[in-house]
Amino acid sequence: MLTEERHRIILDLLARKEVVKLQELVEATHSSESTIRRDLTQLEKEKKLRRIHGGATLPHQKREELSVLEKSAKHIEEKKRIAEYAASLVEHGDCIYLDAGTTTLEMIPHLRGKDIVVVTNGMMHLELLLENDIATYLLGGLLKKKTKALIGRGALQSLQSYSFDKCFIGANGVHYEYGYTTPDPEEAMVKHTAMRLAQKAYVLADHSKLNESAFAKIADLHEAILITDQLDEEWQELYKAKTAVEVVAK
Amino acid sequence: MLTEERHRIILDLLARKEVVKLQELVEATHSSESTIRRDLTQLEKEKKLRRIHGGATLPHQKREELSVLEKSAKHIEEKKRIAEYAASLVEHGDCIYLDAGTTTLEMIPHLRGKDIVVVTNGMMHLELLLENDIATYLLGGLLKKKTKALIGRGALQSLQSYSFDKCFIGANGVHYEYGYTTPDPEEAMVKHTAMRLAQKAYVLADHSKLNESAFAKIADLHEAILITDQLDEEWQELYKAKTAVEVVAK
DNA sequence: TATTTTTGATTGATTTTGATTGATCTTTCG
DNA sequence: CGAAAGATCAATCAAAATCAATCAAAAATA
Repeated sequence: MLTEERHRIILDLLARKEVVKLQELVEATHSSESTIRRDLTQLEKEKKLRRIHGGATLPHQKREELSVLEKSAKHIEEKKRIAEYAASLVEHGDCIYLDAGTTTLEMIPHLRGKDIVVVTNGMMHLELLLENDIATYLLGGLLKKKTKALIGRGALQSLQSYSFDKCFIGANGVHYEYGYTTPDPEEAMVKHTAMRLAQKAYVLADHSKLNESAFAKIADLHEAILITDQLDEEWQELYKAKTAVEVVAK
Repeated sequence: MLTEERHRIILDLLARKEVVKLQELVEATHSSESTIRRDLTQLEKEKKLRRIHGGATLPHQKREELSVLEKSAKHIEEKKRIAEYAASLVEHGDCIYLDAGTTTLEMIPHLRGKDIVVVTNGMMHLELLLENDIATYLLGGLLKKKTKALIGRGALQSLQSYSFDKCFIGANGVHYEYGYTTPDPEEAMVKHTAMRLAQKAYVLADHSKLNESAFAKIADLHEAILITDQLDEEWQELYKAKTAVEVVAK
């Protein structure tokens, strides 16, 4: 078997399993241990993977990239600031859920290079996630034509089999009394389920969504941490009494 | 053999296999090692391929496009005929599974206007299905970058909750002894599960796939009806003894 | 026929490979 | 906890595979 061929098999297996044992690679490629070791050494030099005792794993993030991104992010609108901050909460090794929606979409470029797994129901997110070399799982279910989000029983069911370190949800309305809301009941159901399955849930909403409410309730305020760009003095107490609020300053 | 001819064979093999050994090329062209080496050197200068120790591979840039696009250009006429016939088997009210793959992709335009529900694991199929106003469910799971198919445990699990009237599967190899095969074991697993969940299973394969076998077995011949464009006399009995075969004439 | 181009065989140099060694890391169990 | 056992490791080496360079024969061309 040719070197190139082996390398492809190794990276392919890695993309799929996150970690591979050296023995598995030996079997998969029908090569000797020595050869695989050499392959791993070389691929590590190329930053394609990271060696660990007994095998290899996907490379971990490179912090430098963030500084570059920050610069380009200076004059962007509120959503991008929120998205960037939200992305900074994602840590090495996290498994996160990304809700369909434009704000969460903005998070993706900032996730590049992080060694994470993303589960999403947003079709629009897919392309971008793959471009940024992020291991991506997609929910099943009925594809909603207008928003290209996956919803319904099928989506809920695929969702149940995961559990997340963090989840990031978009909402059309955030109200101190009615909680987080969105126009579509089925989407609301998916969002709520994702929140329940996550250790930490974040709702991303710019200030125009505050004190608004849409038709279908996603969850109560206290069920998620709210990330927004601006919260007027007069409301601070009201919201902070119910949940943690992160305000992303300019 | 003419130089041009050899070059065509080399690039042809490359497009199909991504990586070829020098020895394979020697056999395929009945030329000497030296000649093939010279060919490779020249083709590399023309950026048509990249030489590696022991053979050659596709240049990095072209690899992604080729993985799906060029492959689809092969036997396109045959595939279309097969696809059109397969689509004609779909009846009003059916719930069908469409496997990821270029042949099944061709079925979609012919499904327009039929009142059906489609479940698929092919990301490429989505856009086209929606354009043709077909109710579409998508499997969950890990998105395989190269073929844009959903695979893995997540895909299998979403699959289990459906049942189909018919399913249409693509295969890279069809062999009277080894059955239906495909290069990726995880994809094979998804294909097989879909077949089991369907009342009637069809495998779509143009004649270039016959008597070939790939790494991972999908199913035995008898587990699905084979639809192809050409089956030589000499093989007819062998195949027809094992399963129903539909040959789509020109 | 003479000239140029292409081919296949041969050479020694280079690269890759698998086995082996003793060193280092993990796990197990007293 | 700490020592022994078991894995895994990097380094090394000889065998095997592959390579580039060369040259004469064969084929194509003038």
